[in-house]
Amino acid sequence: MPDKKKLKLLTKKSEMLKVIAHPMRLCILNCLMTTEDCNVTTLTRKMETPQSTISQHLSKLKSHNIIEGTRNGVEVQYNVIDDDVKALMKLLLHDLEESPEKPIQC
Amino acid sequence: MPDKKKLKLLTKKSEMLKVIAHPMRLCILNCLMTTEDCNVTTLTRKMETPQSTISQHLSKLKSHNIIEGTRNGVEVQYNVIDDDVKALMKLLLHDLEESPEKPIQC
DNA sequence: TTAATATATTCAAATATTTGAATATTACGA
DNA sequence: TCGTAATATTCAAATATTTGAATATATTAA
Repeated sequence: MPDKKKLKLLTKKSEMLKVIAHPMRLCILNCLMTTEDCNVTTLTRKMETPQSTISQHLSKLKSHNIIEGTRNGVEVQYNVIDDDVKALMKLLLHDLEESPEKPIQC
Repeated sequence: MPDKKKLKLLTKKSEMLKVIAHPMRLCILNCLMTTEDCNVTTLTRKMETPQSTISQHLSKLKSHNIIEGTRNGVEVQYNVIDDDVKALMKLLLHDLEESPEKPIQC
């Protein structure tokens, strides 16, 4: 594998890590992975954070193809679509897992 | 698990991710995990990067208890000691693995 | 079309990160 | 002790990130 390609891969992976390396974004990802029907309003309420802040974090995750939003009427439902991120979240936050009735809040 | 604790855990994990989320630091971690006797000079030569830059990245990794240095005379040998990081690197860079004779360069 | 709700974007200030040059420290052999 | 190689630290400039306020856009119901 030539060096250029290695550097490119390392850069790509480090960018992905940088994107998820934020407590609020980890929380969002965790919410998306552990609870059904997570839309912006749900997240805003759960995380007690201004809507614009949540939307900007979602936008960052989306622009890096880590999550995907599907509109359902007025609401947009987000899902994690990056397999690396999914695996990584399971690895990192296994001690955070909870029953569906008691969703994560932060 | 109370929210305060969750936030603390998310913050801790996100800080760890932020520390490793840099192409040079990923490269350093990969070198440390795949080649024997990696010291600062080796890394400086392999990565064709100023020594102070390498040292600063090592320092950041060390101050977050991700790596550990053991002095051997004038040289300092570094090793990855954080289990999360080890698992994460294996997950992320499995496609970068090489034979020991052909060490990573970037 | 208009109102209301949900979501996205823009902007600017505050804050944090990254980098290399210069310099300091540490260890050891002569 | 002195010189030298290896490593660490300090500093400042350039660059990037984060945040909330304000505003814009999109969807649907009336």
